[in-house]
Amino acid sequence: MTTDPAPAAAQRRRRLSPEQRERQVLDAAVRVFSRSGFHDASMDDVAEQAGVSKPMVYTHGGGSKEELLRRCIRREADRLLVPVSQAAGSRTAASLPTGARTPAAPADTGPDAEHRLRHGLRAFFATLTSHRDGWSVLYRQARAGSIADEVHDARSRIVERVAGLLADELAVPAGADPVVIATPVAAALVGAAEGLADWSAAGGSDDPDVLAGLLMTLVWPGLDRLRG
Amino acid sequence: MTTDPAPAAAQRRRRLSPEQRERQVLDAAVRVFSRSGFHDASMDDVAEQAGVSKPMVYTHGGGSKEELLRRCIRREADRLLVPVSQAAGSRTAASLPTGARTPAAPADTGPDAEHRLRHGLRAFFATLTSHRDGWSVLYRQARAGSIADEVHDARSRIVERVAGLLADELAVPAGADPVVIATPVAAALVGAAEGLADWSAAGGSDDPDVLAGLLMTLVWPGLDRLRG
Amino acid sequence: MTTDPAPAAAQRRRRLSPEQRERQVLDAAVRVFSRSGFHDASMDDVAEQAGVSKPMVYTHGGGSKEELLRRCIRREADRLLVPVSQAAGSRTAASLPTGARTPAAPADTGPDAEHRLRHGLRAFFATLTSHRDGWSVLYRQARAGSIADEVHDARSRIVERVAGLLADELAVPAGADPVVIATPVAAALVGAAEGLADWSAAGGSDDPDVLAGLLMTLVWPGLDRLRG
Amino acid sequence: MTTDPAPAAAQRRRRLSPEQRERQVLDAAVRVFSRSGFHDASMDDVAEQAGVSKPMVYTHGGGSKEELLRRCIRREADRLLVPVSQAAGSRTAASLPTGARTPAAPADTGPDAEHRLRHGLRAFFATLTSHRDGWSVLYRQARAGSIADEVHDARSRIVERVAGLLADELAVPAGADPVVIATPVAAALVGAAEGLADWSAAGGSDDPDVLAGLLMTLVWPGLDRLRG
DNA sequence: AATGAATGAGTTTTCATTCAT
DNA sequence: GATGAATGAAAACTCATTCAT
Repeated sequence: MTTDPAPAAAQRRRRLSPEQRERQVLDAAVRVFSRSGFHDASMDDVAEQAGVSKPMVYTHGGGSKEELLRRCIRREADRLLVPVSQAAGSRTAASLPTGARTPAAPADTGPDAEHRLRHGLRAFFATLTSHRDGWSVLYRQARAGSIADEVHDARSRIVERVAGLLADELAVPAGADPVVIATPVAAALVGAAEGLADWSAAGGSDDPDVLAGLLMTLVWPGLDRLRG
Repeated sequence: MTTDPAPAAAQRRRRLSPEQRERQVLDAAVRVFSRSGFHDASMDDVAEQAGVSKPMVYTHGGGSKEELLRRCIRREADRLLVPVSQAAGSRTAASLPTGARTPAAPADTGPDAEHRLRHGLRAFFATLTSHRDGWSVLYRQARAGSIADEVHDARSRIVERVAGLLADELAVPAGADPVVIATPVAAALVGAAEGLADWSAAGGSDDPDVLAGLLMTLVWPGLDRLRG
Repeated sequence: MTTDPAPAAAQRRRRLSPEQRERQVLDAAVRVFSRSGFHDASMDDVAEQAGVSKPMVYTHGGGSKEELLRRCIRREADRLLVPVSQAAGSRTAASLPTGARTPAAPADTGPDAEHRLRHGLRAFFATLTSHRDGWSVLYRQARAGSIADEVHDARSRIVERVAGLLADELAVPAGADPVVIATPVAAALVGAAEGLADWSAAGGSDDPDVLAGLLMTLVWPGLDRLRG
Repeated sequence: MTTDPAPAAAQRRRRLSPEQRERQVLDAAVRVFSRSGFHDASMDDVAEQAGVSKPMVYTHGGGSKEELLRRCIRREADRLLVPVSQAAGSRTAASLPTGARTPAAPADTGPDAEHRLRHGLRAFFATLTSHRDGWSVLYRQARAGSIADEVHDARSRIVERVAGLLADELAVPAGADPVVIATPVAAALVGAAEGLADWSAAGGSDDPDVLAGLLMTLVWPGLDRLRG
């Protein structure tokens, strides 16, 4: 019966190459981890999602749950790095199509740099929105569940409050709800603050004046322009 | 013996008011959760950290581990909201000292708004850096452990890469390492992108063009000014 | 009442005599134990049912949960013994009131003995049905809950099967459902078998022939008469 | 070593079929439950008794302690039902050997019916005495422990008292202790009363007159015959 | 005498992980 | 190579019991 004469049936669980298996397992793991979070996800879940048995997950997933997550994180982080790197490489390539670049012009010609940044961000966001699961594994423990909701709500409250403050300042088209317009700006602002807090925790300055100054330098000109 | 002259010693196993106990338990929980993450932290750990027995943690912590975390999240989020709210209220109060404000002047006079934002951010960062544990519970599942490290590393790589790109553009004082200077800017930038991604996932637009456009509007003027 | 100057207020939680307290606690315990079973009932439940604090339950209930149950069992068993004892005493008392008993007459005069037994059984059942909680504590661990239900169902199946067999034999009034009539007889029969099994386990014979013979001797004449 | 010549030793941790495992687990559970009662028995106890690990008990025992007990109850109740059912089927089969049965004779011919009942009871008791554990799970929560003893004692007192009453009435061979002879009869009588009380609680009449009447109808003729 | 507060000890249940086939 | 079966270890949660007031 192992020598099943019916090939279709025999191939139902065909032997895959190690690379294919690993990809299969990692894909399943990213999915499961992003839905349930690392701890609430069980190796059984991963195995089922991958359509293989649990020992397979161990064989092709690094041998332990932690290592499996580690590999997921690495792979997804690399994925997010691609657009950034391309933006880097594009300095001469991708941005050139726009027009004839004079070699004489310095690398940081105004419009060129702006285009490059915009282009890079666009690619970054495109990757993000098309790989929500992977992003989730990197930036959130779980996207669902009562705890994830609670965290999300808490953060939302902060963003909303900031949006409320900004709304009073921004110039909005007549008829538009200023809060609605201010919300993404607030989300970006709060996110930037979190990013700086991470930097601070990782060894950067922890002087509130310095941190606030840095953030102001980055965003104030833009915000100022958004005001009437 | 009841009139013990050394109250501190006598009170080793003292009966506390429910409010005190709840604070004691929440403080311990925030600490433990921020170090080990929700799942790796055990109720025993929380009890030990609080210096009470496990049933106390259940009695004063909401009756379940999830509810305990929920209360931590709420309390810490409220703490972070304080500086933001004060920034709001300060429009007339805190910012007035700056000078004589003519009632005729609009509320969003340029320098005033800038000062207010800077002031709010400063307070926000001050709270953040002085309550790292609370911030951690809200924004990171764990600050330590091999997984937290892996996530941190993955993010760092992204920030570093972005910093590398920015470094080529920024004007830095002679002798300074441009990458070092660009790093916090990159951290803020990446954080802002994450914030927008959250907004996108929560119902905002998921068009990369829109997202990139929003972020550019916010940060490009500032970045442009940072360039020579 | 203990010379309290403010009787009404003081009596809200008045100090009861130890005997009253004990009765209060035992009453509550019997109730709680009969509803939830010994283990599923908590001392908190007993305290709440009794309207006192938990330490009171310990003070007046014997000092431990087991001892409390033991006291419940004893009290309720004594209660069930009363009708039996009265039946015994009634040989000369309750059944004789009619007239002077001649010493010559044997104690086991036919109709007299029958009346006495019927009288005793009636009193026994009267006590049983009016003290279901107490009976429950003695004969069932719990009267409710999914497990009690399961046990009850299992027993019912046996009784029903026996009733089915008996129904084929009994003579019933025209139009009556023989199974309905046979059911209480079956219940008594199965109960008698259980009683003998208990006796057997407690040291009586365990020869099935002997056990069956004993039961046949007791019930066959009656059953035979119930057949046409 | 895979070709171990001593299979018994080699199979110490053998893989069993699910059916075998389930039986193994249920057997152990019935045993443990019958000794310690449901609540005092721990899943560890069951696992140890079965010689397997606790997860096995969960895998093959229904997934929860309650479900495990439920399965025990069902299995043991089915076991007890077998002799009853056989008694039913034996109407023509098992009782035939006795003699030449004329088809013309009605199914409920006196001696035949009596033989059938006796036969059924004998089988019932045989099952009971050879499966004390199973019977215990069904009819007693625990067979040992201080509480089980207390309940047993309380019931015994009632049976003894009844036996004392009966002893005065029964005709016994010279030299025999009437109480000893009356005890199993009393046990059956009290058991029958309990059975009727169950029937009463399950929806039957709760009129003591009716209950006493039913029981008298069943047992009085037999008792009467036991008297001189 | 009476109680609210506190705890030690134990139990059910779940998984990551590994053999034997 | 692949799997079903099996387990060791841990963690949430409860409760009988006892102080300190």
